[in-house]
Amino acid sequence: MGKSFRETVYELTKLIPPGYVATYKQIAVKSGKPKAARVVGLFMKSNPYIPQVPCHRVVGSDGQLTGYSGQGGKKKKEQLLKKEGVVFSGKKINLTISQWKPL
DNA sequence: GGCCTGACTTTAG
DNA sequence: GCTAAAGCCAGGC
Repeated sequence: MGKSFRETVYELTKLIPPGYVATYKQIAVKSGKPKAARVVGLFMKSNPYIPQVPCHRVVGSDGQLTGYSGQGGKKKKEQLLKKEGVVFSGKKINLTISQWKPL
């Protein structure tokens, strides 16, 4: 395969539509490495494709914002997602409604 | 090639 | 609900 794991992760992340989110685990599984959720996080922080890759639409397995290296940090990330239409249940995202389901 | 780090997840206490 | 520990894997030095 020509594509590295890294490229695959970014490709998947780019597919997340506004108003929806995906978990690190989800991206990891979809990219072929179910155990590489951590690496996915590392790629997000080292995201060289901003703003093409919406790394803010990737959250923890429970819909919780685990981190954000962008401007404003997690706080801003939350507001940004809300603005896009993502439904929050307190401090976490309501995955039942807003989790992205790739076809 | 080896060691350390980390935007994760899960299980156990 | 929280902290601790282990499993996993790519990137950087």
